Amino acid sequence: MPFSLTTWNINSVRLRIEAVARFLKEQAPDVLCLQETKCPDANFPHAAFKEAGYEHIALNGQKGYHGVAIVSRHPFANVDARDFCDKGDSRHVAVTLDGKFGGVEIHDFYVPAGGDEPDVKVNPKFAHKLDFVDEMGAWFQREPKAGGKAILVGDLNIAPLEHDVWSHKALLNVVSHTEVEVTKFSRAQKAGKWCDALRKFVPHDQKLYTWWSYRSPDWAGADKGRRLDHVWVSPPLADSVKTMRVHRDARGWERPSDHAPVTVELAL
DNA sequence: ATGCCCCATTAAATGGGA
Repeated sequence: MPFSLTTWNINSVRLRIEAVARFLKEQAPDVLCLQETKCPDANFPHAAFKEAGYEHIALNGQKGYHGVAIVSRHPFANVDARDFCDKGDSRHVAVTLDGKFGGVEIHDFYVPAGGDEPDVKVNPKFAHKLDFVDEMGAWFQREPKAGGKAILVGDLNIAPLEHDVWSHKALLNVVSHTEVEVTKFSRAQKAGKWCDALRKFVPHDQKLYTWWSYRSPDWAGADKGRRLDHVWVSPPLADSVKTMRVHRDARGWERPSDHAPVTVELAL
C-alpha cells in the first residue's frame, strides 16, 4: 500500500501556515513532520490542519524556539517524546501508526544547530549538539526494536557527505560539516542500522541539498546549499522506499522557510 | 568563504538559526 511522508523545517508554523496548507493541498502526503514550529502546543493552528484532512496531531512544542509536530491522515496508536540531554527543550516527538499502517513508528527530530564556533571549549552550543547526537546513538542501540518498521526524519543539522554541501573544502571547519559531527552522525546512524533513504536515489558524487541560507541574495543562482534534512528507515523498510523528492520550488515561495520539504514514498 | 537575512520575544534590542 502506498504511503508518503514529508519532513519540513517550517521556521514558524504560524507564520507559514498558508504555505503549509498549500503544500498539503498540492502534495497530500499521508504524514507531515514539522520542525522549528516555534509554537506552544496551546497555540498550534489545529484548525488549518483539520481542514486539510490531517486530523491526527502529535505535538512537542515550546514558546519561541525549536518545537516539533507530526500531523497525519491516519490515527496514532501511541505518541511519545523524549527529552534528549535533559534540557527540557522540544526536539523529538514520535508516533506509532494505527489502522492500515498499524505498527509503523515515526520519529521526528530537530537536532541542535550548534552555534558558530566548532569548538566545545568555547561554544557550549556545539557541545550540546555533539552530546545530543551521541545520545541519539546510545538510544538507537535499543530503539527501534529489532525487526520493527520505523522511519526517522528531521532537521538533523549535519550534512555528512562530501556532496551534501556546495563545497566540501570550504565547509570543513563550518558547523554542520565538521569531521567530529560527521563521525558522530555516522556512528548514530549505524547504531540504529538506519538506511539513508534520500541517498538511495542520488549517487554520492552528485550534489543534494535541502537547505539554502536566507543570507544569499540569490539562493537559487548561487545554489550554495547543504543537506541538513534527512529521512532514515529501519532495515525492514530499506527496500520499501520507492521515491524521494526535495521540493525545491517551495524554497522559492513568498516568505519561505530556508528549508525545502522532503518527501519519500514507501510501499507498505 | 562569508554573507547583504529571518524569526520570536518584548518593547529597539537580543538570542537563535546554520
